[in-house]
Amino acid sequence: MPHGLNPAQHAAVTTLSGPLLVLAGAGSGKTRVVTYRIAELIKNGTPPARILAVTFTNKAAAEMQQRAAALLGKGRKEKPEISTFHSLCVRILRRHARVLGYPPQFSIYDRGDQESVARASLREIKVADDQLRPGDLVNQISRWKMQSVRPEQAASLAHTDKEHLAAMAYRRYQKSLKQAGAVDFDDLLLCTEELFQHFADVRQAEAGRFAHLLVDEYQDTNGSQYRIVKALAGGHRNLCVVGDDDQSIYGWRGAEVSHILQFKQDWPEAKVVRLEENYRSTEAILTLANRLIKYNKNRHDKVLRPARGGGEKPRILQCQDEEAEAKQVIEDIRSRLTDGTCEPRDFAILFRTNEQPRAFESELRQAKLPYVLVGGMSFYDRKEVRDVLSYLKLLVSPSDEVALRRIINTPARGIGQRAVGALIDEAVSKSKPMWEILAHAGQLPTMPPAAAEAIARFRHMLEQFRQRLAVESIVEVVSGLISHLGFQDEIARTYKEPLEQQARWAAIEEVVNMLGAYQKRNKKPTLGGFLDDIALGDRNDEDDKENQLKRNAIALMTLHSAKGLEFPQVYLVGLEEGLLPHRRSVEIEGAAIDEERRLCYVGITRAQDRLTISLALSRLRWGKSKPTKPSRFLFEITGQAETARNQTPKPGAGAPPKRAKPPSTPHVGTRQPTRKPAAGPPTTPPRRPSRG
DNA sequence: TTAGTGACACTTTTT
DNA sequence: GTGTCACTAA
Repeated sequence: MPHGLNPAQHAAVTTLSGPLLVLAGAGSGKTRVVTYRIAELIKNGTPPARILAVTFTNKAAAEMQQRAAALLGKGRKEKPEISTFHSLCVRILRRHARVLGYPPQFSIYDRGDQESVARASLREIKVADDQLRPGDLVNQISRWKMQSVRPEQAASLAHTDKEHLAAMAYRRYQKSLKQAGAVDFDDLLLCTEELFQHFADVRQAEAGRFAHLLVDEYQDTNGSQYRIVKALAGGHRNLCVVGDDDQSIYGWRGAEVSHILQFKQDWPEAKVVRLEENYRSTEAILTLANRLIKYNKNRHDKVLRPARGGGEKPRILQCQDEEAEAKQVIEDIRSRLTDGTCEPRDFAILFRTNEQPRAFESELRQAKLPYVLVGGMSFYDRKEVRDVLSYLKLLVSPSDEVALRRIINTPARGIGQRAVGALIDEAVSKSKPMWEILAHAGQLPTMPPAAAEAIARFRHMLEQFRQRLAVESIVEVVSGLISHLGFQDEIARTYKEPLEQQARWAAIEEVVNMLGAYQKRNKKPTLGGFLDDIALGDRNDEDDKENQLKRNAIALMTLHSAKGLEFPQVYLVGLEEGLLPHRRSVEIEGAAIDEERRLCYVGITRAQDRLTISLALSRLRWGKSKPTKPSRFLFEITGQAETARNQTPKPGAGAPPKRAKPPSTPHVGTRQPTRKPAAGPPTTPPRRPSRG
């Protein structure tokens, strides 16, 4: 038995053929089991390239790759294929895009691109922002796609006014995407599913590449993913899925826990292994976690058994406002660091929403502590980065309309609103991609002559660079393009602050650096490949690893990004009603709250040695301080839920009648940093830590 | 007609 | 803090 696995883990590692369901609780050594299993398969003669492991996030994939490589030794040429669902689908679709009517170099639209298309679609059908916001439309479309609802079917499923509008917009949206030769993230799955469904030969070819399939975080699979897994594993039936229904936190993306609960029905001969021993957290932390998750009704009743007894009792920090919260948390970390028992990388600050880290970041900067903000895609959301990337997208895929519209006049080159309007009108009426209209823009009656010339120059310029791509290296072409466009001057002109200029130009240079790194590590680098990696967040290059994982820094991330990770010292911040649980879930009630509870559970179970929970008594919203209510989860984990229920008046279906409050008293008088609040949970005194 | 400035509202979670 | 809209100067 390898390396001291317990009997359940051993069974999971050595059951090598046929379907296998591993119900793995938090901290039960799941990742270890999975990598050992891959090693075991190879030891038993399976060629590594015949093994496919699918994960949900890039982080999980990267970690699994790393662990597998460490276990198998470096010298191996052949590696098991370990990737996320989405990158797997991209690779499949790039091979077969034509049969679905897409160009092989199709663009992948991210959230920002999706919203652009959504905005344009809504404008076309004359829907105002206050009737249906582009962001909400994107969410609704995503929900439909997760349920494999086609644009034509959406109308019949719509109930509310908003849904009807969304159904109309969905048609336009999908038409625009198709015309732009682009797919969104949901399409990646949907198209793969469709491909397998309609083209049996393709399915067989793709499924036949692998003899073993492994799916991590199976509780998070949505309908499409579920069917793709079935299609891939249906032949050999060597399917191992690993998951935990208590950690299902992607219901809002169409994930269905039923997939993991019904596994035995789909694969009747399946073996089931339960990993219920928790090696990660101390007993004190697990007690809290178990107490919380019990409040969820629809779940497999199970209790994680702690392997590490005792432990420091989790503390609850109650702070005046978000600034005080950040200050106290950082001060706590700082004192831990100076006494020499911990390193920065031992700490994680976990939060619900992406607006929360701001206060913590500024405190960390002031304290001069190293930190990494994980996941906040901020770099790729920078205006200049998106601009540069749009040029690259347009070089690869001329039909990419979102990219074209973004940069047709950036930097300004005399193609104004009127000119663009004329192009769009022509494109719509001829239903041709806008790129094709550019060629004869001068002949359009409503086209201003000056703009027509600018368009001709613009088109010619891009054609030139596209041709250079065939003979020169991608870094050369892109550097040439950036200097030709005069981005540096443009930045100097538009931003006054020298520091800001530097930062913005540095971002553009960083894109070129990343391109260089990509070119270096790939045998046949292409611009399209680079863009795929970026779109999928699949940048597992050395640079990134060194910057992010190896660097000894405090980690800041959302609860969603924290899944699958562990840290000795965890700070779970912002436990307030409206934040965790989030107000959008509070409005829906029911299942949404259960998911928030699981989210909280995931946060708690990330902690190995020490857990600190914090909340602010007031929080800035729209620049004004507003009082907050402690999260219901706090009452639940401290065993005060019943008391709380009696104390909080329940004013029917979600009416916040607190309008009467004068907006003039934002400062709260008394300080009571670590004392029990009127209706709040108690602060628990620290106990002597005892290591397992 | 286009470029530049200022006011405005918007902020769940992710591939 | 950022993208969009409306307004003004060229």
